[in-house]
Amino acid sequence: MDFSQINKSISRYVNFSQEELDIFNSLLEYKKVPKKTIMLREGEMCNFEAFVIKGCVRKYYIDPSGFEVILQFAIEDAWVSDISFSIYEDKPSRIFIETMEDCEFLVFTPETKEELFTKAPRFERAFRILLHRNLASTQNRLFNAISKTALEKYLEFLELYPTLPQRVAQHYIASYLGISAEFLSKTRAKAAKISDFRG
Amino acid sequence: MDFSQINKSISRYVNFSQEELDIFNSLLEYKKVPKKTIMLREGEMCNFEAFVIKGCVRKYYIDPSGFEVILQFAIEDAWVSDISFSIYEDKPSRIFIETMEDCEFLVFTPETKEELFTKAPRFERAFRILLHRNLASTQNRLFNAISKTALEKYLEFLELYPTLPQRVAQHYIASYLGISAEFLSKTRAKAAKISDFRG
DNA sequence: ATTATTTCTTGTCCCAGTTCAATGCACACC
DNA sequence: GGTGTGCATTGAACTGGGACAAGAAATAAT
Repeated sequence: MDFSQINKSISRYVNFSQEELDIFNSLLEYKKVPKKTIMLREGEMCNFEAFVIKGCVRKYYIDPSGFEVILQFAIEDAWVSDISFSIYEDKPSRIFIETMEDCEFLVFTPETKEELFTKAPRFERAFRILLHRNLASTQNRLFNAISKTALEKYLEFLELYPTLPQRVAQHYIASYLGISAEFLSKTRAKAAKISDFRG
Repeated sequence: MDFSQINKSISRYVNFSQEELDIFNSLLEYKKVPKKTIMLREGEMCNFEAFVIKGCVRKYYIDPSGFEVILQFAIEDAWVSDISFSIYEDKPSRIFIETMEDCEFLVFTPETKEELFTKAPRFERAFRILLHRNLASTQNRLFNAISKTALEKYLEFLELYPTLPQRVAQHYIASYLGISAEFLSKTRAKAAKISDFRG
C-alpha cells in the first residue's frame, strides 16, 4: 500500500516524524467502493472518516419536503464524513454520502481514530486544523449564498474545483451552488458569452 | 470570580475533575468590554477566544463592495473568536467582532489555551466538540440560506434565539438571515397575521 | 421638552432566479 | 441499430425578495 499521498496531505499543517506516520498508516484501512454507492444514509450513524485517494463523492441533505442540497464534493486528497456534532450526542445523521465515481479510500473508524490520538496525540492538532478549514470553507459558502449572484458563485466554484464540471453532472453543481439546474445552464451560457468577448 | 457558569457550560459534553476545572479556571482572564466596541477588525490577528458571561456580540464579514453579513450572534454561554483556519496559516482575519451590549467575558489567548491543552489534555476534546457544534450550525444555516424562504428562516431563528429580537436592532437579524431589513419587516407583519389567525 | 438620529414600516417598481414545459443530445443497453 | 433514459438547453410566465423612497415611531442627545 502506498501511503505517500495521504502522508503528504496530513503533513501540510503539522510536521510528523516517521514513527508518527507509521502509526498513522498502520491504523488506516483501505477501501474500494464502486460508483453510485450510498455510503451513509439519513438515520444511520456515521462510523467512518474517509480520505479520498481517487474518485469523487458528494455529501448532501434532503429536507422533509424532498429538497436536496449538496453540502460538499470530496475529490482526491479531501476527507469525507458526517463531521457534524451528532457524533457526540448519539443522534443519527441527517445527511447522505454517495460516491459519484469508482472510489478508493483510506478510512478511520471512531475506534481507530481514538487509538491514533492515544498513540500519537499530535494528530489531534492536524484533525483540528482540518475541522477549522472545513468550517472556514462552510462560512465562506454561507457568505456567498447570501451575498453573491449565481454568476459570481459559479465563477468562484470554477476556481475552487476547476475539474469538477468535467467529472459530474451539471445539476449536482447547481445543487451545490443553491440554484436551479436550468438557471445554471443559462448562467453558463452567459459566462461563455462574456469570455468570448474577452477573447 | 465565579466560574460556575463557564464550568457548567464546558462540562456539557465532557466530564472534568475538580483538578482539571481548577487548571481551566486559573488560565482564564476576566474582561469587561463596553457596548459598541470593535474587538477584532479585518486585517488583524485574532488573539482571543472569549466565553460570553453576559452581553451580546456580533461577528461579521464585509465584502469588497461593502456588503455586510452577520455570521454569528454570541450571547450568554457562547464562545466568540475568529475560528476560521486563518490562525494556522498566519493570515489575518477577514471578519469583525463587535459588542452590541456591555459585555463580560472569560478569555483565552492562543498561549493560555496551549497551556491548558498541555496541562489538561482532555480539554482538547471539549474544544473539538465546540468546533463540531459550530460547524453543524453553520452547515444548517447554509442549508437554510439555500432552501428556505424568509418566513421559514425567521421562524427557525425565533426558536433558536427567542430573546434576540428584544435585544438587538432588527436590521442585524435581517443581515444574519440574509434578507433585507425592509423585507424582514414585511415578513414579520405576515408572521404576526398568521399567528393572529391561530389565536 | 425639543430636536436629532436611528430604527421600523409600508408602498411601488423591478429583477434575479424559479417553475414548467418542450426540444435536443448523448449515452447505455438489449 | 433502434430506443429508452437521464441530462442539458432554451423559452415563457411567474414570484420572492431587493432597491428606493417617504413616513412613522422610538431612542438618544442637548
